[in-house]
Amino acid sequence: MNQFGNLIRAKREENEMILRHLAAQLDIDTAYLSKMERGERRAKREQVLQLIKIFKLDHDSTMALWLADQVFELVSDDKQAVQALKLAGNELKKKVK
Amino acid sequence: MNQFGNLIRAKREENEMILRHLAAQLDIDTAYLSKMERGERRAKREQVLQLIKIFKLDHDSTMALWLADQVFELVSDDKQAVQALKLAGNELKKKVK
DNA sequence: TTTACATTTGTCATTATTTGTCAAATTAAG
DNA sequence: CTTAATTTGACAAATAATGACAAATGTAAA
Repeated sequence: MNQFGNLIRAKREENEMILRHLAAQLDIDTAYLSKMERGERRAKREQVLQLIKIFKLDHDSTMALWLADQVFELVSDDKQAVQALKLAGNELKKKVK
Repeated sequence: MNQFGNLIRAKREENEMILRHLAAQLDIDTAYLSKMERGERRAKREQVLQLIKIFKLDHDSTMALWLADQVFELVSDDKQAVQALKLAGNELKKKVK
């Protein structure tokens, strides 16, 4: 879980940035970024886009990671989680048709 | 989309109930139930349980349907929807281990 | 068409959740 | 020890969801 936050933290450390500096770039509080990285708070779509730019991440796979975290959070407490994902996937297929 | 609402509407009509009566059983507004059936409003978990009892539905598959609607709503606007479901599914597998 | 009832729609206030800030506490490095 | 980085918890502001209500629309019988 919290794959997106983990990625951001990894990238930030890789670039030897401190929370305060990255937070400034995103125009948010240091504490908030800390929480985002640890999955205690959710990043907004706009912030995800900023982070993709800053760290030159792959747009699609990063967005997918971020979305996946939200899906996981939504279903993970439910016994029917797996089945629900399956059903939702089926609906998606119908949509494109 | 809105598989849960469709199911409830189908079951209600099958039993020849009017919105007002079913709404009364659920202790909610008629207009609200109408919206629920058409997917404009989300049913609460507790209401889902009530509906399962009232119509003698299968617990697991009905809950899954209800959850799936929420998942679908969360991801359906995104290009990365399919990939996100896949990733979330992978995370779920890790969880049980 | 008129009546009577079922359903839908739109609006609005209330409530709940999310977002973000701040100060204080904790952790880590020098 | 001292300093800077990070985390934590409490809180306010912003945003979204919930639910009630009245009005509008649909439907079917008389």
